Formats: sequence, C-alpha cells, structure tokens
Amino acid sequence: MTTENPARPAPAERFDPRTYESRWRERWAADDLYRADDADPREKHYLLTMYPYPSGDLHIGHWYAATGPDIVARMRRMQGFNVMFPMGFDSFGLPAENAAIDRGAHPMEWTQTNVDRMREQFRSMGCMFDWSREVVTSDPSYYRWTQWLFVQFFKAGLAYRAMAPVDWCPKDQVTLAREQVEGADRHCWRCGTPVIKRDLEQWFFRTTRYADELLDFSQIDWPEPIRLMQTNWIGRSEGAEIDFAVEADGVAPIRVFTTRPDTIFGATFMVLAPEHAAVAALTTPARAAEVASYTAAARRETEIERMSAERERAGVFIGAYAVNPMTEERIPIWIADYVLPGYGTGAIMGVPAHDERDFAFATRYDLPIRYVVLPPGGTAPEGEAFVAHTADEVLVDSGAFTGMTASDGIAAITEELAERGQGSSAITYKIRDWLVSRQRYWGAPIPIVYCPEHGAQPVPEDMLPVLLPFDVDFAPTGVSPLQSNEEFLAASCPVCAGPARRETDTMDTFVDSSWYFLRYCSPKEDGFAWDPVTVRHWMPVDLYTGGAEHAVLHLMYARFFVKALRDMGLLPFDEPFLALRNQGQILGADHQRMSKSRGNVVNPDDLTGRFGSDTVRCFLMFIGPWDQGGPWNPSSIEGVHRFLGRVWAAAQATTGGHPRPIPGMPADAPGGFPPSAGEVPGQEMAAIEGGIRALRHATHLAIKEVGEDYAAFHFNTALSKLMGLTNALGDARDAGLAGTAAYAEGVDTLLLLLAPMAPHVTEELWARRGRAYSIHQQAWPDFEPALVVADMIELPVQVDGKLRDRLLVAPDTSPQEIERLALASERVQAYLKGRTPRTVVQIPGRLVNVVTPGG
RNA sequence: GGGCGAGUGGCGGAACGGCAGACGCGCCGGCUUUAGGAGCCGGUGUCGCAAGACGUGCGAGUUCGAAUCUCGCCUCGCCCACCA
Repeated sequence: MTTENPARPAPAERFDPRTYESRWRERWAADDLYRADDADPREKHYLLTMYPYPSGDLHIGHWYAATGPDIVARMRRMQGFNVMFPMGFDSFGLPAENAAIDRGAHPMEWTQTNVDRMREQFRSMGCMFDWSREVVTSDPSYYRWTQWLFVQFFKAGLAYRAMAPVDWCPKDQVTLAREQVEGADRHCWRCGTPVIKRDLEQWFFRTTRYADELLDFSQIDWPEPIRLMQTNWIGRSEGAEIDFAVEADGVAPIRVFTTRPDTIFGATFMVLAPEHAAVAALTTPARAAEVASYTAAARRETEIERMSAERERAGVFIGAYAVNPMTEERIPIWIADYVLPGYGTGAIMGVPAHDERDFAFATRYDLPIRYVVLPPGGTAPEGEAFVAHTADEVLVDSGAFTGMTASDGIAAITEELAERGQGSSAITYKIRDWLVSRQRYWGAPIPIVYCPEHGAQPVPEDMLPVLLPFDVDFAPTGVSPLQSNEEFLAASCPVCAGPARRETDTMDTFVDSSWYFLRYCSPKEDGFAWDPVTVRHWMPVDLYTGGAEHAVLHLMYARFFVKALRDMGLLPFDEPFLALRNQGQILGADHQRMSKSRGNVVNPDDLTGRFGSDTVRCFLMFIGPWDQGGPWNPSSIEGVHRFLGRVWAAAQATTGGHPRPIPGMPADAPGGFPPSAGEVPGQEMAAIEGGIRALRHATHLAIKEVGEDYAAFHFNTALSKLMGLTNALGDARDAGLAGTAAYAEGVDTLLLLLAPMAPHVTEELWARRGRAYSIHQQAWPDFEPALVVADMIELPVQVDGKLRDRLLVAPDTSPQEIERLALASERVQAYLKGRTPRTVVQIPGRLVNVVTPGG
C-alpha cells in the first residue's frame, strides 16, 4: 500500500526557530521596517489594539490579543496600505501605588521597570508595532496634555465640581466611577470589596450632555453586544414629567417622572426618595420621628444592605398629601428607598395596578389598587400588576380618555397636562456624569488651584504640567497623598496672584486612555496635545481591537471625549473608532480567569523558548475563533509546530521529479524549466499535468480564502487552509512535481500568505529561496478566478433529502445533463423503484435532490 | 428578575438553509530506527461481520432538504439589575 508513496525524506536541515528568530527581529528593528510615515502618499490605515497596563510581565493573554490585529496589520500593509500600528502603556493607576505601599517601591520606579520589561517581551512576539510612536501616559510629556485637556473641558463647562454621594471603596480608600462598581453586591471592580456611599466634593465630566449622541452608532461598525451594552447603560426612557400639587403652605408642587402617563388615573399614592429635598418641609410633626429614623437608616445602609432587603419595599408615610392632577383625589405621600434620588426627579406617582414595585408596596401598606388600563380581552388580572405595554391595550376609568388605546392615551394625557401647565413630555437617562477625581497619588494631578478670593481656577496653560512630586506619604488614608507634600500644595491664584491651595486629587486613568489614540499620531509634538494635520491624516482609527470588558468604560469615555473635543473645535470628526472587534479571553487550564493568586498564569517566555514565537502565535490563533477565547490547553501546540516544520521542508524541496512549464506562465519564471515533453510518456504526462492543475487550484483557492479569513478575524480557519495548501505541496512532491514552476508558485504563495501569522519562519525561508528582503514588504498575492474553480466537482445526489450517490462533473455541466446523470444512477434508480420523480431540485454547483412521489 | 450569547466525535473546533465532523490534537496500525524519540504513510462519529441504520442539548414546527430558520424547554457563560 505504501510502495507507491515512499516516505518523504526528512529536511536536510532541522527546523529550529531559535537559530533565526531573534536575528530577524534585530534586522527589522535596525531597518525601521515597521515605522509608519506621516507623509506616505498611499491610503492610510490606522489599526489600534488596546494598550496594556504595565502590571509586570506579559502573559499569554497579551499575546492572544495582539497577534490577531498584528496579522491584519501585516496583511493590510502587504495590500498596499500605509499602516500605523502603535503600542504604548497605560501606566498610571492603583497597582503601582499598592506596590509602593506593600513593598516600598516608588510608583515611578516600579512603573518604569515594568514598562521596560514588558516592552522587551512585546518585541519578542514579532509584532509590527511602530515603537517610534510609543506613548507612556505617566510621562510628564503626556500627562501635561491630559491636564491641558482637563482645562479645556473646564473652560467649556464640561468639567465641574460638586458635592455628591459617591461610591467609595473602603479597601482602596478611593472613589469609583459608577461604571467601576460591579455585580449584584456592588463591589469594587479592582479589589472586589463591597463599596459604600459617601458624600464628597468631587470632579465630574458632563457625559450626560452627550447621552443622545452616544446612542447613535450609525457611523461605526461595532459588535452588536457592545452597542447594546452602551445603549442599556445610557438607558434612555421616554415619558412625561408631571407636577402634583401638595397640601402644604409654601411648598412647590412635586414633579414626578413616569414612562406611563396613560396610567395616571390609577395613581393612588406618591413616593419620594428619602433624600428628596421636599421631605423635610412636608413631613408632619406626628410623623417626624419615624421619618427621621427611616431616613437615617437608609443613609447608613450600603448598597448591599439595600439589596438584601430587595423584596421588602419598605417605606414610611410622611403625613402629607398630594393631589392627583387628573382625578383631583388626595393621595398620601410616602418615602421609600426603592425610589432612587439620582434617577428621574427622585419622586414617582404610585400606580400599583400597573407597576410591580408599586404593587408590592401598595399590598404591604394596604393602599388602593385601581386598574385603568386593560388588556384587549378586557379583564384585569387578580392579585398582580398588569404591566405589559402593547399598542392595543385600552384605557378604562380614565375620564375623557376612557376607551383610548394606551399609546393614544400617553399622547393625549401628556398634551392635556401640558395645556394646564402641569406637565410635559420628558426624557430621562440612567447614565450619570463621569466622576473623574481620585484621592490617589499615581495619576495626573487635576490642574486646579483654589483661591480664597476667586475659587477654583484652572492652572494657566503655560504652567503645565503640574508635576507629580516624588516625595509623598502613600499610606491610604482616604485623602489624597498629595496633601502630605507642603511644597506641592502651595500655589498662587492665576487671577490675583495671591496665595492659593492646589487641588490634590488626581484623574481617573480612564481620562488618560480617552485620548491616547490621538497622541500616537504625533507623539513627539510638544507645542500642542497633537499636531492637527497628522491627526486629520490618521484619525479616525480604522480598526480597534480589545477586550469586551471595556464596553461601558473606556469605549464610551473615548467616544465622549472625541465628541466634546469636536464641539470645542479641536477635532474634525465624530467618532474615534470606525470599526471594533473584541477578542475572547484566554482562561487558565482550570477555566478560571488567569491571575497570579490562582497560580494559573501561563508564561509565554517558556513556550517561545521551546517552540519559538511563530509557533506560539500560530497556536494561539488556531485554538478557535479569535472572538471566543477559551481555557488554556497546550496539547495541540506540537501539531502546529509540526505544521511549520512541514512548511520548512516544503519550501526547501525544490528539485526532483519532472520539470514542467506551466501553461500561460513564462518558462523563465522563478522555478520554471524549459519544456521537455518528448522525454515523458503520454500517460505519465497527463498525470503530471493533472497534478499541476490540482496544485495551482489549491494555491489560488488559498489566496482567496486566507485573505478573506484574515480580514474577518477568522484566523483559525485561515490556518487550517494554509495547512491544506502545505499538504497539497506534499502531495505534489510525492507526485514528482517539486521541480515545477507550479510548485515554486505554491511555495512562494504559502510563504506570503503565512507571513502575517508567522513572520520569522517565512522571512527565513524567503531569504533561503533567494527572494528579495523583506517578505513583509512584498505585495499580497492576487488569485486568478479561473484557477479558483476546480476542474471537476463532486456533486452529491440525494433522494428525498438523503445522500445516495455522487456525480463527478465539470463545473459547467448543464442542469439538464446533471438531471439525466442523476436519474441514470443505479443507486437513485434503486430508491425510485420505477416511479417517476415528483421533482428534481438542483442547487447549481452544490447538489441534486430527487424527490419521489411519496417524498 | 431583565438582556445578550453558546450547546456538534475522546478533545480544540469546521460547515452562504444543501455531502455533518474540514483542519489539528489524541488514539490504532504500518515504514524507518539497536532502542526510544523525531519524521513519514494509512485508519479513526456511534451501532453493525456486512448491507445498512442512527447521529449536531431536549421537544415540536417550517422546508424537497435544518447543526443552521421559528416556537417552547433544559444547561452553561457574559452583561445589567428597585431605572418609575
């Protein structure tokens, strides 16, 4: 059985990536191979992958995240684009400060050490990062401009200071943005400690001003889940604000927000948040003690405690009454912590028949429940709220509005209230302004000074940066460590030059990352945050990749920044990132997130030491769909390494067998040989030419499919197709075709298509084949459409949808001929049992289905 | 509780509504080797000697034809969570 296929000879030289990988990386660096030129006239392509926090060592997840976009960047470059693919470090942040507290290392030094180490580790991956554009956010040359941008936001009224109840992490001793509080137990995103609320004077960015525009994704190609998460986070609700007069002298009417103004005839009570401003004035003396104790308890409770009482829906009657503007009924006013102070107006009308929470509350306190909207059937449910909202529900017991559909009722009631001056349609959002101040050291100081005379004043732009002092006390006390440095504190007022005190809070690191993609365009610019001309050239980012965990943090803040800067006249576009792709997460072998404390972190250095970077890159891309990730399981890395070994052998086996020219290819093409037809017997000649056609078909099909797969981030299937081409080259060698031009074309194509994924071995083999340096500067191959189509196709023949036979036909065989051949099949006849088929379904090039009269 | 996504061999995973399991791992057999390893060749969904039958979480439906579309259920993952 194996006599016709003698074992292929082992390659003359062993495949050992260690002998050439670092040599090529040094050459590429020395030649500045990956530097993107601002003035290059070719079409630009800005490809960006999220920069890392310099936590210490690069782990396998960084490799996974970076290799995908690197492949696409390399292909785009070969396709003729002027590609920029930069990298940097998000180097401000809490871990550096914690290292200082735990180990006594200064954050500045700790960060610098880590950045240096990780930069070297990044280089070992062989990515085409343009290191000449590196950005390090903790460098004064960077945060000077972060501060400058803060000042611009301040001047534009988009940065403001306010006393607010804020989420506070008791362990890290720091305030958190709302987006940084996670999970049902409301814990800190970084350390997992449950957060508490504190009232503090804090800095905010006015993200709410852009809520509506942030909901518009029409200009960008982003994954649906990310768009949904942002949409839900912004949480736009349409409804109405309605004023309810109160029975108390000198107290203004109370305004509530509702999405269901059509249910107003069912409003039988009112609930205020315990924090509502009117509570004090409205509470009657008889109820004062109970109200005070409830309010105090609510204030003391943490978010988790509120959650644990979730179904309680407890509240207190404050003794006062409001008037339902439609029914003119007196309704009691309660306070309850299920009404949130920060959403809507902090007050609701209680409509127990049509809201589950109101229903639970009314049931508990025996308040009236009145159904005013009924389902089309016309019967109110017993013992539960009817909350569905469809177009054909009907209003009942609603005065002049009775009989209207719910959607007509919303419009008509809102209009009626507006005419009376008691309400208007309104839109509310869940999104809050972005809390940006942190009581921490290792961040960009907020460039504000406080003058006893002139209040908060921005530091003049020519006095930036406000440098972080080196000597401070890092102990987490809840106040900014910068307060421990007297020299830093002392400042002068920019207005009166009198003594002033410097702001000691620093900025959330997400401020740094909201504009780093702009800085990459002109990283050395020192007269401005960026050079407007080069920013206009490179921006927006054409393709951004990173983890989906940033859906409502970084990705929303960056959009907000760009829109705000556009409105200040600083940027000429609306969106930072035109397309977005999310990679999956590589989990530990135990299916848990990789972390040092779990001891499941995979160190890429061990793997590259054994197999080289190319194997690790290919293996990571071969695991599965890139956007899916998965648990770490290195069992098949050997298989990928073997594949590169087969490429190694294939590319160097260029002699032997029958040298044949390719029809239509010049005889002097690389690997071409003069015709020698007379030397070969006719039958063998036909076999050789069939083999050549098959190989060229495999080659050109690979060009088409691998390119499409790379562009779609389907790296796993791209690699399987490259394996297929490699196997086809092996078959060609077995058939004695190693010396043909078709074989040379196949090898060159294989190397070019593999170059983005395995940059080192392809460069080495390209050089060994005597081709011009560098393979990474070659043009991406084009396929010939005629060769993508196979000579003969195998057509499955079904009877009643079940596979019964196959036809081998030329692709251009007529449907009539195919039907004739299918019906002539013995196997088909056996199933037809002499009957005439009811119909024959044909999908051109795909299959034939013979449908029997019974089928 | 709400939203989104995913369930396919022993494993990772392929498959514009059209041949289920590409490609690879593992395993079995062979060649080579003093041996081991490496490399190479062949086989490998399940049941069955075979013919064949059965197979994509479970149950219905649409269709000539469903892993793929629709409905219901189960399991897992992620996000949000008293948002009026």
